[in-house]
Amino acid sequence: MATLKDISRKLSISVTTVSRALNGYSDVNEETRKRIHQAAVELNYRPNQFARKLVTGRSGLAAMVLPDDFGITTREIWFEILAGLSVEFAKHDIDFVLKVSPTDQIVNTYQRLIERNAMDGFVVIAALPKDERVSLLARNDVPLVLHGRSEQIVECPVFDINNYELMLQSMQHLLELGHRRIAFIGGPANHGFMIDRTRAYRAALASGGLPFDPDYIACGERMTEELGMVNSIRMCSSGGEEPTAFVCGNTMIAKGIYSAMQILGRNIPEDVSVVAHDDALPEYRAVDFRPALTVTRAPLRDSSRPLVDLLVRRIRGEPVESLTEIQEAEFLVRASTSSIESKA
Amino acid sequence: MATLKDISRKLSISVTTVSRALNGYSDVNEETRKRIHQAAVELNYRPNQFARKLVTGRSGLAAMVLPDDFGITTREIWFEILAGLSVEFAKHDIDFVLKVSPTDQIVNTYQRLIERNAMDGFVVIAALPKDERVSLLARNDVPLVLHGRSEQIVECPVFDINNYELMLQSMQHLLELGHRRIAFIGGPANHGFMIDRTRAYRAALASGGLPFDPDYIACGERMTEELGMVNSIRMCSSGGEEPTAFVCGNTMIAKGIYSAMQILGRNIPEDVSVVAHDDALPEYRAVDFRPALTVTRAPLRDSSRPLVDLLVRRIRGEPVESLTEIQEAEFLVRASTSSIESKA
DNA sequence: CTATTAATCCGAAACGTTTCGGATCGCCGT
DNA sequence: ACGGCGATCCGAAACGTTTCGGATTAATAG
Repeated sequence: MATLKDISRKLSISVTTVSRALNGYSDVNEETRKRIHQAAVELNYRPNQFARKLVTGRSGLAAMVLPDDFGITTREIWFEILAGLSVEFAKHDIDFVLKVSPTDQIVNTYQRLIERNAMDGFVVIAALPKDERVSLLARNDVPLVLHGRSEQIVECPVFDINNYELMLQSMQHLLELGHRRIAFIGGPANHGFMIDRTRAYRAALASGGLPFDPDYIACGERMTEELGMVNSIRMCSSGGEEPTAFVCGNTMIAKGIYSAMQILGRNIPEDVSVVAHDDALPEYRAVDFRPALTVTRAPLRDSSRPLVDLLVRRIRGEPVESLTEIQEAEFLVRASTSSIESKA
Repeated sequence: MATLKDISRKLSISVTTVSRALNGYSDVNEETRKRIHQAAVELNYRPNQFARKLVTGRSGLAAMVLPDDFGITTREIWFEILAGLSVEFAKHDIDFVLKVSPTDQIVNTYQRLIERNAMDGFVVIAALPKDERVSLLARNDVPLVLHGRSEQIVECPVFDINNYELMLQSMQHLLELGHRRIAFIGGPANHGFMIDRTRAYRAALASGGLPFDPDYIACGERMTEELGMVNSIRMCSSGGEEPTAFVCGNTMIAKGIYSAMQILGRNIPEDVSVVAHDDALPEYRAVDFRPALTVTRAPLRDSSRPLVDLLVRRIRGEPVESLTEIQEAEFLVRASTSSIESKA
């Protein structure tokens, strides 16, 4: 491995100047800079990350730690997130390290990583309103970026989709179609996105002059087909009035509802309408549903770039106030929703 | 952050001795070692990885790079592998970095990582018989561990399951049950494990005095339900003699065959027997198949430990000859196979 | 009593960067 | 002729380890 000293020797220029040339400082003559750059490529010079880290305190490493039981979501989705982050970090010359930890050890894992002081930053997904990980990192002044807003008054960059707005859109769509009994099958009740969506759900009901019926809302730790299936079946066979429309936390839940409706002999959209939020996992492509699924759409893949950008800017020292990004979802009307009149 | 110097100062002992005490060298008095250890925990000392790396040349980082189109397998399985590796590496105090790269850039990505010299080692999954990644790493003398044997004469640790043997077991089981027309729906033809299994498949046929029929073997880049479905349907409706048994590369393929047989009105195991290899992804639990699936079983999760151990030992400088581990699969007979007489 | 040896300890150099605080030199205005 | 300034360059220290080559002491052997 060629070092700065090698270049310095070859050109009879001090190590200092070589370093400053390569790092783009202004106090080096344009022509010597050129010579240095050339020598660098000739010698195939690569800066030693560890020497650099030793003096700058930066490691070129960012990490994410996730629970070995996958927490709220599935392997596919975690992988999608990981893959996205890895490629985005690579663009900034940052290596992405993955830590998987027993769920009850998560905080310890963070603690150790912080103490080792080997990570430039962390990305934290699915923040709880009060999140121990977040406060731990913040307390130790370690850069982090949050996916999902947190209630904590903690100074850190945040990326989120506009969960309130997308729920409002779905509801407005259904209300305009004349639906009056709209159920919501969502995700884990304590998570920020679910709280936002629930707020919007209730606000929309209120704005339509409709009552809030706790039997029409279902939460669940895991947003799976099963969750959609069992809850929609329950709602449709409780003896009371059945919902005429479902809003789903994701497309897997919608898939479960599709199966349930088939079992119960209901037709979509004639008997019940279905809307879902779609984070665009290829395996559950909403367009391939029969009938094609009406969705609010915000691909997960699209979140890695802003997440990484925000974290990098935080690491670089930009003021946190400027580091918030809220993404709006697309609204795509397809064949799974229809007006209430077409019923019967 | 406390440093060696801090401990040294506090105890009025030289930095050298502190370092040697903490690293378990023998030339330090047992009692001073104790004092040093105690001071270390009191000051909450953590060695600076980068200073260490600078002098030892070790980084405490290991990497895996994988293609952004997932190559031969699925998100779930990649995640399973990643998670396993992450926790195993953590036991050795190694951070696991994940690189995702466009498929056609994989070799470049390796090249860059090698040049940067920032990784202690790599794990390479699903090695091809002639694998460019492997030769590149080997050529640059970078430690790697292989999952899946390679034909290359390359000095590196290898972990694999005994693909030849497990296929032999499945085949013998079916032959003993009287099956004579046995199809094999496997994976990507150019991969080592598939080559081994195909060899065993043919050897078993030969030992049973049966001919090899190329129409009875199906390969596919991706080992999915779809692969099982379309190929089993094709084999069963080609007009010629239908297979009475299927051997599947994994349980997803088996799932596809189950669906296909249902469509075609065949019963398992009365009309056709099904055996699969099971790498034990929770989503496709072979015991939950109806009828429960007969399998050779070798959980993927169990491969991360040997992989990591082998790599670590290689990094430590153990001779490569001792670093090969072949794991045998369990054979579990369940309800998806029955003797040929029970047919009709 | 001296030479050897074993048990402990330590000083200093080295790893490859970055960066602080100048040094040098030619040129300008006065 | 002189102080000052801008453009370039550089020496040396620092980051926190590890490790080589001894130094010191006390016990043991001769």
